[in-house]
Amino acid sequence: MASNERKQENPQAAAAIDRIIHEPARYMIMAYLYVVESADFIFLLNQTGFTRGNLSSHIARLEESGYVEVIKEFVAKKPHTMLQLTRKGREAFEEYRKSLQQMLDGLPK
Amino acid sequence: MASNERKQENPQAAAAIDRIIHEPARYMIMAYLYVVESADFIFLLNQTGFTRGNLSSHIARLEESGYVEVIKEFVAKKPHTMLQLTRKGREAFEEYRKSLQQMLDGLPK
DNA sequence: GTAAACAAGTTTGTGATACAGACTAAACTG
DNA sequence: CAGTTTAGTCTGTATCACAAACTTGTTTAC
Repeated sequence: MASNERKQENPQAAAAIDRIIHEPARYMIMAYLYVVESADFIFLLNQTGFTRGNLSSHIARLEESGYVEVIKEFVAKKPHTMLQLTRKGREAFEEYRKSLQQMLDGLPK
Repeated sequence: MASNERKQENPQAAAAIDRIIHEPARYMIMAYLYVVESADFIFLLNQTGFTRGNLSSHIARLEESGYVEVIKEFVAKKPHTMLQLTRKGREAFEEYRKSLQQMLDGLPK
C-alpha cells in the first residue's frame, strides 16, 4: 500500500455518480420505465406531476444519453410518444442504484 | 384509503429529496463531518480533491442551510477554518440517507 | 366552412448552480 | 523590504431545471 494511495476513503463513493440519473426527476422517469417496460408521455405526465415542458426536456436528455428510446407514432390521428429504456439505460440504472447503495453502506451505523 | 390517494407509488420517493445534500460534493463534505466530528478546510480540500473555490462555495451553502457551523480562528497566526455539523445538519443527513434507502428499496429486485 | 377550443409535445427564456481561475490579505523567508 | 507561501474569497462562465409561450394538427361550435 504505497503512500500515494491517499483519499480512497468512503465518502468518495459519492464522486462516482451518474449525474444524468442523479437528478430526481430523471430517476423517477427511469424508475417507471424500469418496471413498466414501456410507457407513454401522458402516463408519465400524470404519474410524475411535471409540466409538459419539463418532462419533455428530461426525456430529451435521457434520449441523448442513450438511456431511453423514444418512439413516435400516431394513434387515432394524434401524436403519441412511447418511451422505453434501452439496454444501456437499464444497465446504467442498475449501476446507479448499486453506486447509491455502496454510498449508503459506506458509513457506519 | 380514499380514491384520491393516487400517484403515491414508489418512484415518487425520489421527489422528496433534500437537494442540498443530494449534490455529491456536499454529500461528501457532510459524510466526512458526520464521522470525523470536526475537520478543517485544508483537510477537506485534501480528502475531496476539490478546488479551493469550489469547496468554499459548498461550505457557504451548507452554512446558509444551517447544516454546518463554520468556526474561524487563528492558529499559529494563520487563519484556520474548522467545520462541524450542526444538530440540524446531522439530522438532515440521517434523514437524507433514509430517503435514499427508501428509494432504493422501492424497486423490486 | 371558418373560427374557437383542445391535444400533444417542443422551443425559448430565466433564475439558480457547480466549478475553476483570478484575486486578496496576512505571515514568513532571505 | 521584496518576494513567496498560505488560506481562503470573489467573480465569470457554462450548464441546468423549470415554466411559460409557442407549434402543429384535430375536433367541435356556429
